Amino acid sequence: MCGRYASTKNPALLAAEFDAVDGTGGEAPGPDYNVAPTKRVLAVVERHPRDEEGNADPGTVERSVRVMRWGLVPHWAKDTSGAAKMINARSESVLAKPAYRDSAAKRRCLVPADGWYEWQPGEGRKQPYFINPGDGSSLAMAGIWSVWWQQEGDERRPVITCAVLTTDAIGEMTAVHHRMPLVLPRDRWSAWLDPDRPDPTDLLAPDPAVVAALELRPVSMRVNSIRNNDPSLVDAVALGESEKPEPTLFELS
DNA sequence: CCAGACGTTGTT
DNA sequence: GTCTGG
DNA sequence: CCAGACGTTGTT
DNA sequence: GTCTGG
Repeated sequence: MCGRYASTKNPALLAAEFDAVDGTGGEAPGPDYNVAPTKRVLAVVERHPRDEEGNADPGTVERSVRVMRWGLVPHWAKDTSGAAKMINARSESVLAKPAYRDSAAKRRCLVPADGWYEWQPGEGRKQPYFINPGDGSSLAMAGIWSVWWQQEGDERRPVITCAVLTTDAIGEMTAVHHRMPLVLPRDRWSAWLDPDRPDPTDLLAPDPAVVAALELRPVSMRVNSIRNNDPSLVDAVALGESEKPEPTLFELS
């Protein structure tokens, strides 16, 4: 699954990597080695540009990097208090769940990450791992987003929120956990972001090639506390024999 | 009809 | 907003 | 995801 | 044990 990740690239770098424009307006959060639920994050969306009256132009699309808050708040929510419970959406059910289906059909995004953290349950304390692409590229987690209107006196301010899709862990990832974020290979980015494709069913399966290209390493327990936030959080640490990943631990029988 | 939910993970 | 449960 | 709080009265 | 906050 995905409840914590690292995102340290600035919007300009991400815009280049995702063939998008920087739509953050200088409001982007800085480098973050310990992104946690409800924090501000960067995401990539593709939308039909709107004119001054708010009408979308169906003939063109623009891909941009945006600032969102992690934890989806549906437009009908009374307040934002449920956001922390909605940081993930199961890919198996996202199209059917009332809280997610509109977003899954019409408002998909990519959530770029340097890598994500996973806590391996076991004897004693859980061991955190960092999982990232071996080549330094960003991974693109499949996401959905929503707009919630915050009333401030007479003003209504949009709050953009998002959730990351999860799927069954496959390959090497099963050694650490039985769920993982849905990471999309580059050749599925456009289809995932396509605002005119209401049914993304074909894109919801985990991709073995993407997973095979991931690196996985145990990291310091310091990542547990979000007060810690520095580059060393993603550094490998040595493990005792008894704490090594157990490949069969989560194999389904 | 109205009221209440609307989510995921992990653990037992 | 929309569906489910009573 | 993990960490940290979890409470009231009265007095300053 | 369970909820909230980040």
